[in-house]
This record gives sequence, structure tokens and C-alpha cells, in this order.
Amino acid sequence: MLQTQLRPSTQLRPLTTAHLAQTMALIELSAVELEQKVQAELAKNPALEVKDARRCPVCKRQYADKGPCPRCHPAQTQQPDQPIVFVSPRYDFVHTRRDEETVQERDGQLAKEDLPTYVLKQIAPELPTEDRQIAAFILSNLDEDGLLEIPIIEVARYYHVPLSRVGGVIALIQHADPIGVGSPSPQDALLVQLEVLAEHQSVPPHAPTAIQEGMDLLSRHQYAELARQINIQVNQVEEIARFMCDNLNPFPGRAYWGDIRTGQSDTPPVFTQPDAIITPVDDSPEAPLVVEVFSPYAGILRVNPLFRQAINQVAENNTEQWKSDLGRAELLVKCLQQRTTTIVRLMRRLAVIQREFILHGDKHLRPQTRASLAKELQVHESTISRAVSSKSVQMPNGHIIPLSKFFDRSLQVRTALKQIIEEEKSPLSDSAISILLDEQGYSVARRTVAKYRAMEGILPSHLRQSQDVVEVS
DNA sequence: CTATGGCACGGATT
DNA sequence: AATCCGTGCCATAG
Repeated sequence: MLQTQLRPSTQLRPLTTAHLAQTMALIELSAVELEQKVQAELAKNPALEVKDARRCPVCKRQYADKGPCPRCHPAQTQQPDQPIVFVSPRYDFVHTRRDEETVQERDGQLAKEDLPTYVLKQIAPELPTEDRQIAAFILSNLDEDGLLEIPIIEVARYYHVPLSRVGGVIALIQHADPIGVGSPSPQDALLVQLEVLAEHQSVPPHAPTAIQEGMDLLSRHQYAELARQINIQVNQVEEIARFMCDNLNPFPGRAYWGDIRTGQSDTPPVFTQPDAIITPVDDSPEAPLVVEVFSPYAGILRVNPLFRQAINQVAENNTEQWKSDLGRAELLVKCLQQRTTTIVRLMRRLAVIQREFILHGDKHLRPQTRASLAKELQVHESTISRAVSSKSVQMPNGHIIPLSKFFDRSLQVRTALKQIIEEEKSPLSDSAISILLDEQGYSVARRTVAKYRAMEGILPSHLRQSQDVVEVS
């Protein structure tokens, strides 16, 4: 029946349960999480080593695939009409010397990466080359708290660029993890965090206003005064204060150092470095898509051959430890490889099926389920689920979206709905919208229209005004 | 009387 | 087995 070549480059592997279990565990990690995990393992397992990644002489990027750089020599590696998928072993921008450090400090603590580097690596892919200098400059002027210690205008003057451009770079930095880093003031950091949180959960009303207007009052716990000043209830202010204590951090840098080393007790990052970046190879409509999959250490993590050799020569006294190290190392490398191939296959398939969606936006999403995709790829459903969860993709338009959006059953309808409402002359009732949608081929119940509206944050019809007078088309 | 939001149920999805 | 999602019914607001 469906005979896709399974695992093109993997040799037969023993299907041990340990293998399976760990592969599963790795698959559901995002690139960022995986990098941490592998680093930790690398630090305590001497059987592992990192070798250099290939670097394409033309585009200077690292890649884990075999053969020539798939990005610069697509013709050699890909059939026409197929998306070009390749794997980057790491976020390739700053050339840290982390590998050596980690090796050297293997017996000590984790090699520590500084905050600027950490942030820079996240945002580099989204940044035009000219702006990286600026970003680096900004990041090197952060104080211990992760806040910008020089005025923005200083940066602009230094590089002779408009303020707005610096502002753009800063905005990008602020949205990296730790969220709010690089803000000129605690307020700004809080506002950014708030904005990001608001995308995924509800935040108390008026919180932005409160932070903006009455930061000092808030910090002095003068809630009543603040309530009076911005004209809301005292208990609302108290709620805001509580929310801030629980969820926000005016000094993003501290959170970074505090949490990242002690464990995963920190809040899951809302916004992360994408796990893959999709770009069309050029502007022509026929252009194949380029999918760059970030898979930390893919292809460069391996079992140290010296270690393997040494284990036979050493006397029997403490081989136990060595053997277990070796076993763990082999397992990890294999699982990592498996994880990468699975994700690559997934992304390649998605790039084919959802080409229109990727290029032309939400309206063209082809509804699909994880289950159906699992069948096509001949893997278990749960594998797809894990591979999809907690991963994000950067689309050609620069937006970073969760991979799960590719499986959103109602996205099409919701965008159609948004469009209808945007174009409406006078407010339409939910049932009217339901009928209109039906004409477009989307049959949804009136009740469902209401829910979609709510999801999109659109007010009910009686609260909507006949929108702007300046509607052009 | 019409338009919405709340609750809850059943089927699909994970 | 647990969760999510669309939908119907009903109460409530306008």
C-alpha cells in the first residue's frame, strides 16, 4: 500500500523499550528544551562528545544533513516540486565556544552561558543581518537585572540609524526568553510580559494602565490611591497586584539566572525560539519551500570513539560506571537521530500538504487531524501528538506560531468569520453570519459562530459600531 | 421577540 | 481514558 521510504538513513535498530521510551520523551521536547537536556547529559556523561557541524562555505550556515548544503545545492539533494528540508544542529549565529567549555568543565558545573548570548541566539533568525550588530550592542549593555542601562537614543546615535529601527530590535529582544529582557525600565518589561501572557490567558482588566500610570504607587502598595487615580475599584487594583506578583517579573534577568539552573520549576516559556523556520526559496509562486528544522546536536552529537576504545583496555575495576555511561550515550544518540528524522518527515509532509496555508495565510489551512497524518507517515498517533506539542514554527511572514495551529479544525472558519465582520457594513447578528458562512461552504451553527467570535475577541453585534468610514478595497 | 452567553451532552480527537 | 469541540436548550438582557 502506502510505501513511503521509512527512515531513509537509519540503520536497523534494536527496538528496545528503553529506546522507544526515550525517543518518545525526546520527541515532545522543543528545540530549546532539548538543547538544555542534551547539555545536561553532556556534562555528566564522558562517553558523549560533540563534533563540528558541517558548515556550508557559501551560506555559512551549519547543517546536520549528509552531503552538500541542502540550502545552497537544492538541486542535488531534492527532487523538484518537493520542499527542501534540512536540519540545523543549533541556532547558528553566535559562535560560542560553548562546546569546548562544556567538555572542559564536564566534571564541574554546567558551563554557563551568558544572558546576552542566550537571547541573541533566539532572535538572530528573525533579524536582518544589518540589525544584528545593533542587537548585540544592546544586549551587551544590559545590567544584572536584564534591563537596558543606556538610553535608546544613545544606541541610535551610535549606529546612526533611526530610533524606530532600534525600537524594533528592542521589541524583538523583549519578546525573547526571558520575556521583557532588554526593556529600558521595569514598567516596560512588565508591559511586554503582560502582553505576551494575554495571548494565552486572561489578565485582569486595566492592568496595563495601572502599570503605566501608577508603577510607584503599586510598588508602595498604595492601592486605594491608585484606584482613585485611574478610576477603578480597589479590589481590581488588588487583583492586579496579586496577578503581577504571581506572573510577572520586573527584572527579567534575575528570573533567568534563578530558574534555569535549578530545574524546570519555572513557568513554561510562552514564546520560544521556533523549532523550524519556513521560507520560500524566492518570490516566484512556484518556488519550493525551504524548511529549516532546528534540532540541537543532531548529527554532531556522537559517542566518543576514544571512550569506546578505552573501555576495552581498562581493567575491570570500575567498568560498571563506564559501561552504563556508554550505554546511555549510545541510546541518547540513537534517540536523538530518531527524533530528528521523525520531525523532518513530519515537516516535509506538512510543507507539502499545507503549502497554501504557509504562503497565503490562515484561510488556506487544510483541515487535517494528527491521526490522519500519523497514518500517512506510518507512525503512531501519539508520536505525532508529541512531535506537534510544544513546538513552534516561524512562517515566511515572520510570525512564530505553534505547530498545533496546523491542526486547528476551525481556523479556516474563524478567518472567514473575521473577514465577514471586517467587511460588514452594519453589524450582523450571529445567525446572519451563520447563513453567510454557509454560503461560503462552511456550515456552522449559530451557537458556534458566537463561540468563534468570542475566541477572536470580537464584540457581539449590538456593541459593534458600523466600523471605520474609510473602507477601501 | 431577538440576540447572546452559560451549561452540559455526545462525538471526535489525542 | 482524558480532553476538546460543536451544538442544542434555556435563561437573560436589550
